[in-house]
Amino acid sequence: MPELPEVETIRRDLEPRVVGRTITAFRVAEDSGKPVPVVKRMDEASFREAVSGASIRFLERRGKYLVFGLDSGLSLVVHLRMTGALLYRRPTDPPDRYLRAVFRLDDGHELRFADLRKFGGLWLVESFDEVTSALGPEPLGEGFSRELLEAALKDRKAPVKSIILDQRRIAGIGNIYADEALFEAGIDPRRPGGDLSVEAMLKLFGAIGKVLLAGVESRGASFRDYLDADGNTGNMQMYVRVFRRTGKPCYNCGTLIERVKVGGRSTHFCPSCQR
DNA sequence: CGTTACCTGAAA
DNA sequence: TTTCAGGTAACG
Repeated sequence: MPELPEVETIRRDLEPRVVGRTITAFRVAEDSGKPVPVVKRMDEASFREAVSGASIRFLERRGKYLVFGLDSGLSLVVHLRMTGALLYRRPTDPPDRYLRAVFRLDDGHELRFADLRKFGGLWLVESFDEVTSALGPEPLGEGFSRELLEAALKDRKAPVKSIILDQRRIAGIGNIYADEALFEAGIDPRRPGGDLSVEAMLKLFGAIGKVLLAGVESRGASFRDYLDADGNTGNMQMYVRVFRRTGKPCYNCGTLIERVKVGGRSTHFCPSCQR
């Protein structure tokens, strides 16, 4: 569910609360008697052993991943996939549905990992790039440029939307912000990347930054499941221009927003404004 | 490259 | 009953 703005919102909220804290315990929830396979690439007992007693030195984001840097030198990496949430709670707070794992902290709080669809995961690795090495540059960082976007699109026949969704090209764009950026840039999501003019690519470059920043400022988009670290919804769903607005009039021209499949993903666009 | 699988629940 | 879902890995 969460894309770059949603994950960044969680990171910003959690950072001042967890940096300097020590993880005192870890447990995996049981689902009809069986532990949920939320810990990746490592058995659960080793994971519990290694995180227990570790202090959190920093909390960073890479694409849609959260990275907790531990004083042991290890990195705890979290991906929320479609329906994951990382909730900052007290043990006495009401239970959260779909709880998969809990980290207890030395100040009495706990971090609860809840995930309806069980796609999310936790990794404990020597270096976080063991998990994130295939990711492209951060679209809001120094490493992303107009030239880099042009290189990603040049000579490609894949739809431009599929290219900007490819995490190996740019890290952090998901279905909401891809549709919103393409609307902002006035580009039909189905157009082959290689067909875009230099001008269109420049527009898209600006639009990606604009919609991601708007998402962060709005604390993310809650269309269905997304909740921040306090269990609250974001606000970006109130400001989207095309995403899930199928059959509603375009705010620019009044033409009805259409939905098509692009690269297997639902895609929303204005057939008149986007060419 | 596009399609399918992973999993659960809400909406059509 | 069927379709759809803020993602990605593994297919062919």
